[in-house]
Parts: sequence; C-alpha cells; structure tokens
Amino acid sequence: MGRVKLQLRKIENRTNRHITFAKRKSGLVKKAHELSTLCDVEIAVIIFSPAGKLILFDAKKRPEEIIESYLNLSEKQRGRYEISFQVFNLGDKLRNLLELQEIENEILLCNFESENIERQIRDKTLHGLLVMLERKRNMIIYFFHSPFKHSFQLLSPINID
Amino acid sequence: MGRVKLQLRKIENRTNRHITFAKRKSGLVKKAHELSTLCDVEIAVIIFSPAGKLILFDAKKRPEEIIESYLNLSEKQRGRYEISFQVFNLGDKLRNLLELQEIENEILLCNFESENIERQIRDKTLHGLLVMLERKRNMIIYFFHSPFKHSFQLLSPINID
DNA sequence: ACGCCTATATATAAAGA
DNA sequence: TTCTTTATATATAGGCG
Repeated sequence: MGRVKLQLRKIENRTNRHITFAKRKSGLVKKAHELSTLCDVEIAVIIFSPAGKLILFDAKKRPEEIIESYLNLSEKQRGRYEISFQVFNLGDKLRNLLELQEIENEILLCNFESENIERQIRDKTLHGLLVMLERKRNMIIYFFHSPFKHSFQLLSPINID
Repeated sequence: MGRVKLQLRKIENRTNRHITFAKRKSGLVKKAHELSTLCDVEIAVIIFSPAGKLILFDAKKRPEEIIESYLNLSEKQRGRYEISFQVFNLGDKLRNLLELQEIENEILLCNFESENIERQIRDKTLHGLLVMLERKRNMIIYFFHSPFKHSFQLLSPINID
C-alpha cells in the first residue's frame, strides 16, 4: 500500500522495520476499533513486543527486579510510557468480568494526558500501578523495556503460575 | 473503502452488518498477520461475538449444558465449526508458556481439514476437545452459538473464577 | 526518532450473479 | 445465502524536513 509492494517477510532494515511497525500498529488498532463499532463486536488486540519476549525468557531478573531497575532510572532514561494493550467496545458485564475497568481508565489517562505521564508515574510509581492492576485483575502484569523508542511497554494479560 | 463512506457507528441493517463483519474480520486478521511477519512481533486478535456475550451473561445454562445441547443437535443443525481465536507468530517459548501448542494444532486441523470437521467433531466430541484444552491451558474455554452463519465459535481465553 | 507528503497498493461497500 | 465485480475510500512505503 505504498510506493512499492513489500514482500511478506521480516523487514531486515531495523529503521524501516520500526517505522513500519509504528504505522501498521496504528492502522491495525484503527481497523479493530472500526470493526468493533460498525458491527457491535468486542475485540482485543494484544501485541507482544520483541523486547517483552526477550526479557521474559532470557532475563535473569524477576519482573519485580526489572520494574525496580526501571524505577531507578532517571526520568529521561525512562523515556515515554507506552501501553500496547488495547481493548475495544467491551460491554459492561464483560468488562467487569475481566476486571478491566481500572486498566481502561489508566489507558485513557495515558492516552489523553500523555504530557503529564511522567508526573503520574512519579505520583503512583509504576510499582503502585502494578500492584493495583494485579489486585484488580488477579493476573500478573509485566512491564518490559522495548527496543522501539527506548520506551516501556505494558504487556498483558499473561497469566503465569 | 467502498462505493460510499460509512459513518463510524453500528450498522443497523442486520444483513449489511454481517457482511461487513465477515469482510472486515478477514481484513483485520490479514493485517495482523502481515504486521506480525513484517516486524517479527507476536500478535493475538481476539474477537468476542455478540452471541458469546449474550449466552455468557444471559443464559441460565452453564457452559457444559450449552455444549451438551450443542452435541444433541443434528449435524446439519450444528452448521460449520468456526474458531475465532487467532494467534500469529508466537515464538516457541511463549507458545509453551501459554500452552497454546495443542490449541494451535487444533486450529490448523480445523483450517486445513474443514471438510472433515464434522467427522472430527464426531470422533472427539466437542466435550472431549473442551476438556483437553481446559487441561492444557488451565483456562476455561467456551463454545458459543453465533448468530453469524448459525455456527459455533470458540471464544477464548476468558479466564473465569 | 516523529510528522507530513504523494504515489501506489490494498480494502471494501454496493451491486450483480 | 455465497461468489464476483467494480468504483471508491483508505492505508502505507519511501522521501523530505
């Protein structure tokens, strides 16, 4: 859908791959939102970043330790906060069932107040957010460092143990 | 993206809504597959059908009873078997973690041998498949009747209780 | 990295079979 | 229903700042 027809295989050039990722991720999310609205259907799109995979399985640290070291970074080192978990059009009952209300609120906060996100993180601390989400969902939620944008991503839900 | 620009709201005409659902669902799935391949990223797209929502929250029956009544239908009444849970490009380790291997195999079987699906259902019975998947994933997986195509959909993962 | 531009590829709404 | 077809809308690759 551009100047050139792409072959359907991994884009080897790192820069181009990340540019394409950003563009197509937003395109996919938009499409999901449209389908959700037009057809009154509930959709979740979950994107697991390469970073998440790496850290989850190769890191010697436990998630808590990863979060701890994230909190020890300076604000500048932390980069922008990014949430990669998107939920569209979840009905009240299903939302309650999944106990996602609180998370959705956090996502909305992040989306609409992204300028203040660093302050939010200071106020609550990532750890506090994590604990809250964990309690609400009875699920373990991890934050991972992303190679894209040098930012953190929230990958969920991964139900471990 | 058609002859006419659609407004972003629920399509009220039932037939048109279902046609659009079928088209856009396949489009979304294709996009997710492309993004997954091009950028080497793991993606899950989970579509909760309206039928699933209805039966989950409004039915007096327990899921087992719903499955039981499904099994009591004649083969013609059952219609074609459909799985709406799609996973793209899950790495081996992540796949093992989520214990999705068995499910993926089932999905592949269903996709590539859809002509034989009725026989497969006879051989294993939906109940047997359900139990197997439940054991493998430590998750509860439900089958729901879909208003679309008068077929059944596998909605997962919904982690209940 | 991020946004804007433009040419091109792709998706799809409506209609026809 | 379930295909095609076709006109049009949309997505996006590559460039530039």
